Amino acid sequence: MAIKRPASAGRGTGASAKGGATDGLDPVLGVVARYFGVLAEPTRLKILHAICDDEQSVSAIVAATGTTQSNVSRHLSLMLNAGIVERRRDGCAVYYRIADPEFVDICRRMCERIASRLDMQAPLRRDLMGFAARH
Amino acid sequence: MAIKRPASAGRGTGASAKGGATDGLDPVLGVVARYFGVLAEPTRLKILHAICDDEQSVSAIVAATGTTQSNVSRHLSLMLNAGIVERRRDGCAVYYRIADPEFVDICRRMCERIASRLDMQAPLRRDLMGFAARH
DNA sequence: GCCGAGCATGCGCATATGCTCATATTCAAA
DNA sequence: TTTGAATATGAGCATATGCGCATGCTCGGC
Repeated sequence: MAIKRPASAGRGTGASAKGGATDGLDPVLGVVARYFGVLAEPTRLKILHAICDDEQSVSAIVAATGTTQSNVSRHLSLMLNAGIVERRRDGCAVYYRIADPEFVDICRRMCERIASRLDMQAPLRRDLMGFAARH
Repeated sequence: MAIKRPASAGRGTGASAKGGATDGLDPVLGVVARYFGVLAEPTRLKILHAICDDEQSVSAIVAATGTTQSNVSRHLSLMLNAGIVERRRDGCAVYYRIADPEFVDICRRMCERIASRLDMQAPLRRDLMGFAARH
């Protein structure tokens, strides 16, 4: 993914789509797509899930997600760059927290929407609704 | 991406995360991630943008997006499978439309959120807000 | 039945992305 | 300062994914 820090994002003058209304749409969609891309990884969602109530240290997140510390740090850096999480240092531990609840809310809505499209008795549906309700 | 048609999604018994509360979270996050993945492509967002007002034929979408017909068809198939768009055949033309406005709304909210994080004078911000307002 | 327009799909390539291993860096305690 | 714990990062690998090309399929008109 790799999202440039918010502030600008290089509005290239190229690629304005042969046919469509040539507003500055392409760069916009590119940025939006990259943000969706950040949410398009199970591990990252798991990390967000782990820190969406309170901030957590990296090691706590590692324990919660069951993946490598290396991996967790990488995903956290990426989300930090995207401005989705924030960082706080305490001693030699580093705590991460959600930077913007809206992103969690978008996840919640996505869950609800997917759940509503599943068969009522599908087991996944229950899990999705439970997940959505918790956030 | 490739999302299984809604109805079930194979709730594997494996991989329950070493540490965390072992609810059926992993399959849930996997599914949610895949849906976000569908929205994580500029071309697909462009297609959604093209059909979010009225249904459009494939060739119209090709013209609007400025990409290959092959490419458009592929993305449309993917989104059809994900249940994000719907298909209607009229003669030898095929029309696609948004299946669930909620997905467009999620895009809109993402746009707004990203725009709000950009500097007020960043040109991208204007485009994002404009894009969000139109949906 | 034949043909052309419109759409879908198999194949191969180039790139992007996530994961793991090993190592560097940062901080606190001794 | 030295040491060890906690976190971050570089390198390499395996896979996933988007794109273009060529081809197959479907439908209406002739």
